[in-house]
This record gives sequence, structure tokens and C-alpha cells, in this order.
Amino acid sequence: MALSTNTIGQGRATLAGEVRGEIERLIVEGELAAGVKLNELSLSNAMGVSRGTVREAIRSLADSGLIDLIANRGAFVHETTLDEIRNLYDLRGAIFAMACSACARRMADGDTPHLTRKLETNLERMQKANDSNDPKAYYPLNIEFHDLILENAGNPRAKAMYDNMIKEMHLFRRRGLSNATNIARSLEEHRAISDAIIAGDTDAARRAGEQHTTSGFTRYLSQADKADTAAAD
Amino acid sequence: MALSTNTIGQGRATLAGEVRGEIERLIVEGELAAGVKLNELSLSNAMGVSRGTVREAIRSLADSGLIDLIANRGAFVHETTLDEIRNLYDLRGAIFAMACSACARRMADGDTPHLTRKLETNLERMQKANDSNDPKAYYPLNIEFHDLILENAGNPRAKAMYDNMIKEMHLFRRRGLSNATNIARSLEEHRAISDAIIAGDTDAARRAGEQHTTSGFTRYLSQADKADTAAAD
DNA sequence: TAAATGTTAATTGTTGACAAATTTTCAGAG
DNA sequence: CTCTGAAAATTTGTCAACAATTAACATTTA
Repeated sequence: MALSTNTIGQGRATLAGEVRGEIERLIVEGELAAGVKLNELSLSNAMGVSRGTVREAIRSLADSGLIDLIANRGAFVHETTLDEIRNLYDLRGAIFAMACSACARRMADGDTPHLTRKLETNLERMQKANDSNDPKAYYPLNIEFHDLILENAGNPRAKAMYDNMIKEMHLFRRRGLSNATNIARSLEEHRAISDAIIAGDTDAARRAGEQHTTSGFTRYLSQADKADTAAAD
Repeated sequence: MALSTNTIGQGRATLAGEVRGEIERLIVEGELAAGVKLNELSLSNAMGVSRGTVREAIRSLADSGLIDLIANRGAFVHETTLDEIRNLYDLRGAIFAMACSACARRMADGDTPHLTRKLETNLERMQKANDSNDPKAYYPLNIEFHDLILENAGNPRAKAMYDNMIKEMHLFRRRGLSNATNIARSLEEHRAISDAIIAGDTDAARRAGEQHTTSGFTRYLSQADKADTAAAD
């Protein structure tokens, strides 16, 4: 679970929080590969803090799903299986669809005055990135789009969960959006979601959001297949 | 979030794990009321362990949502607002609907051979509890029903999240099911969910699951209103 | 040789002490 | 009487040392 939502000033205010962020970075950026064991002493030496502080940071990271803890044996960088990826997509899809629906409801209620404008701006930029065939520009815009929806769904807990899952998926998600065809299709789906939200149509928004995540998983699988095929050559 | 799924042997194998369980019990059973500050020294004295161990237990509980951490100020039992309850219901509904749908799919695929039987047994007992107008018998059966679905959805991560939310809602959820009318309606909805799952109808299962959670929130609100009215007398 | 056992080294679990921050207390001014 | 602010007391953050557990390795035995 992993929710830092309720943990105020834990990010950088305390030393353990800083170490936590550093370890998280090491994992997300791939310097600590999946399955690797985290040695408390080594880490404390490398970072110039006490072992207890490192220990606290590791414990705090454990619930987020990035680290597995085994009593008396240590902490290991979590190895994500294909089944888990499928489960994460399902879960993320359920939460995202709910968020899309909530956005549409709040839009209809007039609770999100600036959202229409922000969605349109985002979509324009995405269109531009697609036209100029620039996947690297698309990636952050894609994240921004999802953030926009989660942020305006009025459910901080959902956003925290979503962000946690994104962090874990971040490691393998990028290649799912690495070619122009996928970007074009993703953009279409974003437009459908945006339209439904702006229209205040909760059911359509939910369906569009669900559809988008499902397609995302399909894109990921096709990409993973290619990678496997290439590896088999 | 707080997912103990990946945390093997953390529950009781280690002293900190035991303390964690004890603190969790104190909170869930209401001995530590919402908003109360957790004093590390007092707890360590009361439980006969060192402060560091208590501290580790508290940290480990923080992500579950039961405890708020503020740097340099301490740990507080989380106070759940009405907005948060609404958000939790939304979130729980999204995950539960997804689980219902997944159960239906797995049923159709023949992956859950014993589920039909177990659902039917559960429903029969619920019917009996309803006939004899016995809310106390219904409550654990209600939990069992939801567990059955989450357990058979093939998504351990979803189950872990769901269980976490249940734990937090446990504090105020009981009164939402405290009269016969509510039990009868809840039973009806359970039957709809069960039928859709057994039929392997993923869409119907999702809709029924969603409907059930929405109704649950309505039931909660009406009950809360009554309580408020009573309190105002 | 292979399995089982005992011994040693490395690592995690737990504790108590010190440093830094926060809260409380209380004297004095307005 | 209330407000301000400095000193004291309390509480959290960090550290280093000790205890318990696990992993690695050598030795014995079948």
C-alpha cells in the first residue's frame, strides 16, 4: 500500500525519508535490479548514514510493492512476474475507470472549472507529438493526462494507489508506447475519455477509461512478444 | 498501501511484527481512538520492548492508512472524514466490481471449480440468518462472501488492497447492516452477483458488484443520518 | 563421492544512549 | 488578565553496540 498520502513531511524532512527516496531512485532507474538483495550495512556505508536509518527507509518502502521483506533474511527488490503485470493492469484499469467516471460527475457538477481547458491543451500537445512522430515528447504528456484525471477525481487515496502502481509499472511500461501506431491509437482513446468527461457522461467516461487500460495491456503484450521474438533470434 | 502480501513471515516471526499486530488490534478494536497520538516511549514500556521496535512497528503500519505520520511530531491514529468514507467506498467498489468480473471470467474458463458450491453454501446460510432475523450471524457471512470473491479473482494485490480498506472501514461499517431491511436487500444483491459469476457473465457481474457497493454506501449514509438525528435529540 | 554435522563468518533483529526538535511551563511585560 | 518569549521537560530522530539468526564452509561419516 502503500500510501504516502497521509505521511506529511516524510519525503525529505527526515534523514530516513531522504534515504528512502534515494533507494527508490536506485530501483526505479534500474541501478538496483530486480531480485537483488539490499544489504543494510553496505547501503549505510555508501550513503554515510547509520544502519538503523537505512533499515527504516527499507521498511517504509516495503509496503509500496517495490521491495519484498523476508524475516531474518533481508530485503529484496521485487521481481514482477507476467501474472503480476496483468493484475496490476486490471487494478489500475478499475481505479482509472472509476476516476474517469468521477471526473465526469464532478465536471457535470461544476466542481472542476479548469479541467476542460487543461485536457484540451494536453490533447493539442499530444496531437503535435504524434504529427511530428516524437515518442519521447509523448511519454510525459501521457503521464500528465492520467495525472490530470486522477488529480481531478477528488479521491486522493485513489491517486496515491495509482501513483504507487505506476511507479512499479514504470520499469516496463515505456516500451508499450514506443511506436507511432500505438501513439495514434492511444491518442484516440484519450480523446474519447476527454470527450466523455467534458460532456459529463459518467458511464461513457468509465467505459472509455476501461477500454484505454485494456488496450494499454494489449499494446504491452504485443510489444513484449516482439521483444521475446527478437531475443529468440 | 500497505500490502503485507510480499512481506513473508513479518506477521509474527519478528518482535516488531508482533508489536505491529498488537497496535493494529488496539486501533481496530477502538482502544486507541481516532486522532490519538501514539507515544513511542509509553507503548514500549507497556509492551515491554524497546522504543526502536515500537517505532518500526508504527512505521510499518503507517502506509496501511490507519496511522498518519508527521515528521518530528509523531504518529496519530487516522481520523476518517465523511469525504474519505465516500472515497473509500468508491475505491472499494471499483476493485470489488473488477473482482466480480474476474471471478466470472475465471468461472467461464473453468479455473474456479469449487467456487459455485461455496457461493451457494454461503447464500443458503445468509438466507437462514435473514429468515431468523439474526444480524450478528449475517455479519461474518457477509465478510466471507466478499472474501470468497476477492480470493477467487486471481489478483492477490487487489485482495491485499481490499483487505486494507476493509480494515479501515471496519470501524464504522457494521452499523450499515444493522437492520433486517438492509440485510434482505444486501442478500438480494449477493444473489445477483453470485448468479452472474456462476453464469460466467463478466459484464453482469461487474454491474452487480458495482451496484452492491453503491447500495452499501447508501445504506451507510441512511444509517449515519439516523445516528446524527438521534444524537441531535 | 555424497550426505550430514559442526564450526565460523556475515547479516539481521533489538536495545540503550545521545542529539535535535517540539511542546509545555512559567515569569514578566503590557 | 492576556500575551510574549525564554528555559525546562518531553518526545522524536539518529547512532553505535550487542544478541540472535542465517549462510558459508570445512569436517566427519556412511
